[in-house]
This record gives sequence, C-alpha cells and structure tokens, in this order.
Amino acid sequence: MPELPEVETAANDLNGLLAGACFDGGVWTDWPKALGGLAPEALGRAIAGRGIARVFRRAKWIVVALSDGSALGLHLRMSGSVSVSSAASAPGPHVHVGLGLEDGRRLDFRDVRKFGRLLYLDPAAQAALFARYGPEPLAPDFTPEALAGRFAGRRGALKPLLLNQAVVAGLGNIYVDEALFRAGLHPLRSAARVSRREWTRLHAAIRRVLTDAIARKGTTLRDYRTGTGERGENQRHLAVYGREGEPCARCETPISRIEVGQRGTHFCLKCQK
DNA sequence: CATTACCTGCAA
DNA sequence: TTGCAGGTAATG
Repeated sequence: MPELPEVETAANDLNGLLAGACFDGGVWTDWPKALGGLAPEALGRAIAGRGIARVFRRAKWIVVALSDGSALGLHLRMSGSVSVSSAASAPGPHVHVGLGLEDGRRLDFRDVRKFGRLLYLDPAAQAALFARYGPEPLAPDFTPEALAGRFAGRRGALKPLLLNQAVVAGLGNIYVDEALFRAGLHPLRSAARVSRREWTRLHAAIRRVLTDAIARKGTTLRDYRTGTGERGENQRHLAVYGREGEPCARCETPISRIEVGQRGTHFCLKCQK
C-alpha cells in the first residue's frame, strides 16, 4: 500500500505520539517472521529502557530512532499500518507485533498480508540499509538536473526506472502513474529520449503529486491508515490510477490500463506521449 | 528482462 | 474460482 506520502504521514503521526516515550522491553507477536529472524525476546532486550528520540521516514521505511543510536525500521510493504494503543487492550485484527511502552501504551504493527517487517537496526545496519536507496525526491537538493542525472546512462522505460528505489526513493505504483500523467509522459517512454524540458516537467510533477498527497494524509484504497487510525483523502484526487475507462480530466479520452513490468499501469494515451 | 515467491481478502 | 492489490527480494 504505502508509498512515500503514506509512510511520511504515518511516521509524522508516530513522532507526535511517541517522541520522548520509552520502550519497556515487552514484545508480543503472533508472526515472528515480521521481525526478520530476530527472536522476540532478543528484540525486547535490545529496546528495553530505550527512549524514542524521534520518528521519521527514509525511502518507504518508518525509522524509530532510539536514544542509543539504534533504531527500529518498519516497512509496511503492501498492507501494513501502525498505531498506538493501550497495552491493556487486546491486539486488533491483523496486528502481528506489539511493543510495550513504559507509560502503559503499546506500538502496534498491523499487516493483513504479512509482507511487512519490523527490524531492529544498529547504526551499522541502518547505514547499510539506507545506502541502497536513491535520493529523496522532496529534498531541497533534488533538482531537475539531479533527477535527470539519476537516469543518465540508464536504458529502459520511465515507469520501471521510477519504481526502482535505487534510482529515486519513495515512489510506488500510484504516484508514478500520477506523476507521469501530470508530466504528459507515456510510462513506456524511453528514459534516453526525455528532453531537458521534459525532465523539468517530470521533476515538478513528482514533487507536486507527492506534496499534495502528503497534505491529504495519503491515499487509502484498502488497508492504509494514518498513525492516528484515519483514512487518507488523496484517493479522491487521483487522475489516472484505478480509473481505467473513466474520462481523462484533461481531454475526456477514456483512461487506458496496460501492464508494465507486471504492474497495472494507468495513463491517458492522448495526453501522455 | 521476466517469473516466482511471499500472504490475505475481496470483487468479478 | 480466478485474478488482482499500494512492495520487494530472489531466481532464471
């Protein structure tokens, strides 16, 4: 489910709820695989008594930074979400991990499809993990030239490259389709045949689509919830994603759907060349 | 580059 | 029953 705007929203919500709190070492799970091989007891020992310095996003990871420089990395994959509840309450449906806090609350990790992960990361593991990712598209130094530079010398179509987290971090199937529509670029356009002016348009489109979605607290199609349990609003503003057959907002042509790299791909064949 | 695997739920 | 879903890693 979650792409950059959803993870950003969830991380910001968790930061407001958890900054300054302390894990008590209690770990409940009914799906130990989510911990990536670390035993629940070992995770509990690692985080017991650790304060939460802050919670932020990197790529599609929620990073819970702890007082000793270690961190928890939460990846929601297709259907994950996070929430904070009372430790006295029973875990809700599809909650697979719960981490106790010293103040009587609990951080819950919910994930219908069980693809998500909650990993303990020491500083070296954090560095190794985040080194795999490309630049943050909303960072101030992510200029149109920086975007074009990421594609320099790469062959292939725009959409698969934009989905590649090592090229640019954080984009997924929804926002790639939306950004390409806004930029007027066909998802199968070769990256080698994009002009300077088109890179500038694509850069603006990516930033606009992401910032608008963050302002609307993300896109909730099925499982995604904000860190406070609400649905996002951006699903009401999608131009092409999930709109096969509906008229294009710009030219009325029915939106097309094709497969690109095994992903459903939505675009306007008249507006996107 | 394509295919498969990882999982569950839901709509056609 | 089949196909599809916001992601990604592993395998030919």
